[in-house]
Amino acid sequence: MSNSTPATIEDVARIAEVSIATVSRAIHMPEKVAKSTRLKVNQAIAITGYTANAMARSLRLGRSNMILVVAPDIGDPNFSSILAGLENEARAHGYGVLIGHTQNDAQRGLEYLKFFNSYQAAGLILFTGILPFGHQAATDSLPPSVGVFEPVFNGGIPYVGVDDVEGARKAVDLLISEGHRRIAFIGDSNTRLAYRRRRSGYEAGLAAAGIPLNRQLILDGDGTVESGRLALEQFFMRDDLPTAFMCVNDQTALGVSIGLKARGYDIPDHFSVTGFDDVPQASFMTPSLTTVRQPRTAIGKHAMALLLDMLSDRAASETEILLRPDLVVRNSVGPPPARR
Amino acid sequence: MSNSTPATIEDVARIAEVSIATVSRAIHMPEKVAKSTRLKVNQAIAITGYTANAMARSLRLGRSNMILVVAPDIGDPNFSSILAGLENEARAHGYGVLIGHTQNDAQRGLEYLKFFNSYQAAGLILFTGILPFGHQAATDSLPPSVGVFEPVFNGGIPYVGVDDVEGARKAVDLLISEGHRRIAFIGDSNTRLAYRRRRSGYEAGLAAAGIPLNRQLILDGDGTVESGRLALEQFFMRDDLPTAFMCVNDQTALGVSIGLKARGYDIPDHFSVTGFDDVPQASFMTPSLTTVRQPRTAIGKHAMALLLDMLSDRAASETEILLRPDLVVRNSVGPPPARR
DNA sequence: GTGAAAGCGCTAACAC
DNA sequence: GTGTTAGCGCTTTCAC
Repeated sequence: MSNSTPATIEDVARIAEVSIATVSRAIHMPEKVAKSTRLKVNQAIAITGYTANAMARSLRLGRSNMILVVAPDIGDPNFSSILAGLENEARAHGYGVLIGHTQNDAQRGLEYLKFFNSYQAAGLILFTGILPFGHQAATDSLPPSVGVFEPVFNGGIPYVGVDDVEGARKAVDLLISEGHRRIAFIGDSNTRLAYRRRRSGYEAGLAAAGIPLNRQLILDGDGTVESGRLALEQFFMRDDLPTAFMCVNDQTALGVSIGLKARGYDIPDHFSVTGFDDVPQASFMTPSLTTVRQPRTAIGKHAMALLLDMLSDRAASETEILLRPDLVVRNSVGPPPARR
Repeated sequence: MSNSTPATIEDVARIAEVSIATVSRAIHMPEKVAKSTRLKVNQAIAITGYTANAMARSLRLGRSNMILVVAPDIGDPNFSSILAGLENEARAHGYGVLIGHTQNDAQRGLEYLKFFNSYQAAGLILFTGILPFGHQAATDSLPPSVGVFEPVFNGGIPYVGVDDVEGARKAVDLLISEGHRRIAFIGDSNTRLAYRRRRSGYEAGLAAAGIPLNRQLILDGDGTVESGRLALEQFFMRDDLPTAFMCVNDQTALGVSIGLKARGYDIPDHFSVTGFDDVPQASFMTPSLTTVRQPRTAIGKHAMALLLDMLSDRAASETEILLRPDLVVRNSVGPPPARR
């Protein structure tokens, strides 16, 4: 069965007593082959355990069945589930998933382009807000690509992710409904589209409730735990506190929570905190974090499906697929303290 | 530069005014090519932006430069850093990393063998305690493979991981030095080699301190948060409590901590808890978890290096590389309460 | 409905 | 030191 060298199409042809062309046809265009022949071929395939050599096939076809997934940070808590979604969908269609890990190093961009070329990957999944290849690539013709999780900043690349605006909106709305009016937004950013959208949701919620926007309450952040902690410190230095911290993501919320606890405050008695993403760890924080869930596996699945669609150019499809975010209400939000 | 179709070796040859054989040689055995020729070739490569077509190369060579990483669960908090280590090392040697995700589904085993065959992957990294392929594969000849993170149960496959025995030993020793004598071990398992080893370390530590082994204190578990919670419940039902819970991994420790907190106990005032792995979340738990650190990136790096060594059969190398575990002392361990 | 044969891009004999 | 050529396994005309 599984000998030293895998069976080739010739082995199959010999056993089935047909030509290799017929074997190929029996596999890829069964309707063009006589039923009896097809049977013989299938038997021979079963006997030999034949699997087409993907290299030879790709070489001949001029395109491979591998998708390159480029991510700046494999360790991102959001990455793995999305990858799982991508991988499953790809596999189901006979594609393999190759991992490219840029480590947030712009330098490695070109290297990746080469890598991509050498493998003739059929397409690209970009798990990153910006194109990982040098500037020239932006204008240049890019292979079929789809962004996931975060819209791609510098290019008209189709994108699959959660509806950030709506998600953020749900979070502020909850806070407002609990009675908060001084709600901080932590994690503003000029370069990260997803964060900008979340801020839009925040502002929309405020506006809808007739709460005037207070710029003092909006602080920058890059989505790290540290950035949350830092932002919190700024508030305390200013001595101008909100009653709730709406954070751009769970990591930031974690940083804020840690800082708050370190100063002896209780969540949600003294301050309310919300996150975004619902990373696995959110439910285990103390208190467990109220946040917005990203349908990660679904995002991966849809993104890969979209890419695969593009490859078989069944129409260019949508340019942006926004999945519905769900608010996950846990224990980090409560009414504001009556008076401080 | 980057046209619609990538440059081939022929394009380079034409521009350099040499034959394609010379181009190939200039790339792979530069010393066999005249200096002046080499120069011309390199220039032509630069001009065309040529990158060898990996498919064609692999097809010709009969082996690919892709490594298949098989993992039961991409979401394992240990997975991403190990993957990063694997990926970097592979990339550095011109190999790509392909992800295979079994979802803990034994059924998918065969499917993976096929996948593997079709890609003619050069080797396998197994992030799983058991061979993912059907039983027959065990006896059958397997491609060059290396296990990471957890020794492979049913096959003499080289393994790179942390020294579980020593790691566990460090954890018990700490507990003992704090004065604990009734130390539970949570997460025993017959099928998971890593867990068995950790238990050995636990027993060795007890023995060294002259503490008799109490079987009642050893509970099974599969390393999930739930298993930790469950084990804890058993103790409370029996009303036969230890003063410290040494958990087989951080997830289990998390389950135990949650259970303890839910019952109103304080860690480490009432009970001490230790984990194993030092997953990212361990430092953010309340209290932060004392645990044993896995050098994950290093494990990935070494495993890939070992596999690559095997591929270029520079000797079969060691059969097991055990990295040194470090004890990370945080806040979940203290002396046992004087009397309960 | 089936077979013969060309050729995808590359490497490695083998000539010279 | 360099060129010619066979052939890796496959798909796809083009004949029949």
